[in-house]
Amino acid sequence: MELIITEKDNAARRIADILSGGTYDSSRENGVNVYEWGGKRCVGLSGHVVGVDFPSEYSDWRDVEPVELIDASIEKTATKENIVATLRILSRKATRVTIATDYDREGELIGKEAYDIVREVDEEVPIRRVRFSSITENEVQDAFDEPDELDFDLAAAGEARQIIDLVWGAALTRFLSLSAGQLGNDFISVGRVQSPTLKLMVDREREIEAFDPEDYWELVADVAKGSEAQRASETSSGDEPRESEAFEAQYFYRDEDGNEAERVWEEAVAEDVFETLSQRDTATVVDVNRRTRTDSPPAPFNTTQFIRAASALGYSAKRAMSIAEDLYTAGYITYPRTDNTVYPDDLDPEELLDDFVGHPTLGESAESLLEADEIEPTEGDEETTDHPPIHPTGEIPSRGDVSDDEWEVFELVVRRFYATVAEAAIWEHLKVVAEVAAHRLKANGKRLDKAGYHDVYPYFSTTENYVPDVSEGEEITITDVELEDKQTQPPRRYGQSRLIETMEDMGIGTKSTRHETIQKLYDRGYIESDPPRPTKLAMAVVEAAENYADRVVSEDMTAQLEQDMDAIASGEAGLEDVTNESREMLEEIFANLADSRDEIGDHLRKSLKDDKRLGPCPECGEDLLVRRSRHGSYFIGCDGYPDCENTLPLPSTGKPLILDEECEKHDLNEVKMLAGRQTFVHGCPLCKAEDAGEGPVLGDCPECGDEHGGELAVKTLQSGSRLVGCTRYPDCEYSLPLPRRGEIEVTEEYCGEHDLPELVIHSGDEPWELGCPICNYQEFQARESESGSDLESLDGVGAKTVEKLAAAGIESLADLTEADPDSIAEDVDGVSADRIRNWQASA
DNA sequence: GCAAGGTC
Repeated sequence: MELIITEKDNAARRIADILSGGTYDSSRENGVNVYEWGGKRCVGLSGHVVGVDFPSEYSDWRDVEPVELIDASIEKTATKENIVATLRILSRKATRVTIATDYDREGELIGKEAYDIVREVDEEVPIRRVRFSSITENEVQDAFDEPDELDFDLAAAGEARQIIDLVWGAALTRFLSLSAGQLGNDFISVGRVQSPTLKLMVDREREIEAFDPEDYWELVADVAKGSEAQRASETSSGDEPRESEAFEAQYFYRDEDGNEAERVWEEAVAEDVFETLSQRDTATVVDVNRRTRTDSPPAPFNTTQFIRAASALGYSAKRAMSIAEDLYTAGYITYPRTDNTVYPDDLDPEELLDDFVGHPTLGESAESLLEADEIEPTEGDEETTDHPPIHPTGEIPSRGDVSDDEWEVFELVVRRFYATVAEAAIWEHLKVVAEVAAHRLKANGKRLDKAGYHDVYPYFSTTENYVPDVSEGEEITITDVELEDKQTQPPRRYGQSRLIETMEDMGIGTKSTRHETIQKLYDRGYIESDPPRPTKLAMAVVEAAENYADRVVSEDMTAQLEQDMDAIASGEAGLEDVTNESREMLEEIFANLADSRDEIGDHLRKSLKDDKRLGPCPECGEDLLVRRSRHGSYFIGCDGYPDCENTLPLPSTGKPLILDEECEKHDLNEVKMLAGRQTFVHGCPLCKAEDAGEGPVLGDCPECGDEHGGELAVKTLQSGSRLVGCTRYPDCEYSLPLPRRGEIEVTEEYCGEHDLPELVIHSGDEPWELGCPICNYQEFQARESESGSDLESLDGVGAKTVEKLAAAGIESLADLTEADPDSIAEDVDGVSADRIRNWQASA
């Protein structure tokens, strides 16, 4: 019996399909799929199935000096026990083992991990390695016809990375966390990839903070083809130029270097030009320049460019990848984690286009592309051997099979493929320069002469700018001149997709981890909001690292590691040489760090507090801070506690973000509650608390009105949330929900059934007729029970997760909020306690 | 409870 091991289940199934000619049987062992046919079995791993870690005696952070981790031994332990167990069982029955993991460095290491597991069970069985750059009939057959050996040097290169990352990451993370007394969930992390990424944002933030805006002026003129006299005779109305003849021109001059400049830095100069231009009615065209520009279609999608395109549609990096992974698992698109931007030889574009012919929305473009004489796909710069660029498989979901978001992303992938086989677009550019009393105006026109790939890929802007056909020497009319006073702007913060592109340029992280690294920085409290902004804690961590461990915040560490790994892979260096040298460098860092521990800790602690500070406590003058209760909910408490017990509530929805805006009355920063789509600005918590109280009475309380005379009133709670509640609260707890935002209007219309006035909510453009609050609530409940579990309202929770939660006894939001996050996380596979806490906060 | 890298 031959055992074939692949990197993932999906690959195992496809290889089984190819090698067996579609005749394989599948079964499950320990929850792992095994594909079997004619004397062969094929099983897929799930990436790494073992991981590196320190022995358990190092696991208590307080018992171990971080520096000791540098020379601590490192163990490999199974991280996917069921797969490791299955592999052992299957190996016992194997007479030959073939390793068919991905064709890249990490794939070689994963193969080596499988090799070690097999060898533990059987020292003799022959183990071979096959390599193929895509899972297609030809490639796979060829690879199995000419098997090779495992490349132990290449695997060792990967192991060196694991060791160096663990030792540096763990030792420095523990050092910072211990110095600031941040243990448990709120530790302070550092790493080879996350820290340089964070430094990018911190450096940008420093530039923004240090930015000193400068005043400048720009002059823009409304002009039109034709002189005043001509226009008068041509236009029927006489006053306005014909719309198609009008265009905009901008004042420019030549700077010292001879370059065109639009910004005027002195007000007096700008006003002088303005005066002159305003007094003139015409300008003379002195230069007309036409050129055509070829706008080539884009290269095939790699992960980074896919994320960038999806982010232009409004998807976060994380969301885009999560959708792509679902589409991949369902078989609609190829593997979404790839650096490759060159389609493999075996991809037949015409065949793939054929799959879309006749489709109601995607068909027309495919048909038009197939009319071309020759189809030659574009290519990017990077060609790798593990996976093809992201493209559709030819399998098309029905609209009902996927969510709207999934369809939108699927269509993006399909249309990107279309674009890569489409023709270039042609732009016609027209630049006109006109002169007015020694001053110059210019207009840049552009027209899309041939749409080319834009016809099938409508995601890029094709906005044209009209400039009429004028010739040199022609007089044009100036209809209006404007002097605009402006200020230079600070550099903009990186958006998520821009960050990922920059990480790729710097060579840090991988296609699979870059978006996760950004998410990690959010989870660690280093960045908040979107586009991400570094916290004070992040500034302090980067500063400490710059002062004592510069390497860990520099891309150089990765660059050096890459070189070392190449040396190991080629046999020039040994794993020990590289890891020992790295350990020595870290020893040196710790030698310098030792004396500064308290100083670093103080700075980190102070920064942590700065991130939570709202302003002075009105009762004692100490700082009011955002705090978290034992149950996980947020509130505002005084730093003077327990001497000062002043607190203010916060809404129960979302995670608070402290804004730069300050309340003038209380000198407190305003608060925004981050809760995905339900994010809202709460404002000054003290104002909210002061506004709390009872509003208009609506009518009798249905619960206790008859017996005790209770009445329903609109109430605003201290947390800022509103409801319709009984005036006899807390004796009567009857209440109905109201929306958080908008002005509530109590109308004269009454509900016949409940004898309550109908309500209208004024927020945004359209007033929302909420109607009778009881009817409204009943309808809401009916909708909820119809649409299944209310758990699906949580961010990132789909049917699968609901099922898993239900199995653990969590059937509704109410169950979830009462549950203990840690124990659910243990019961439910793939759901972390942090994620549950986030859900609880937003529930 | 540390990292980064696979994969889900």
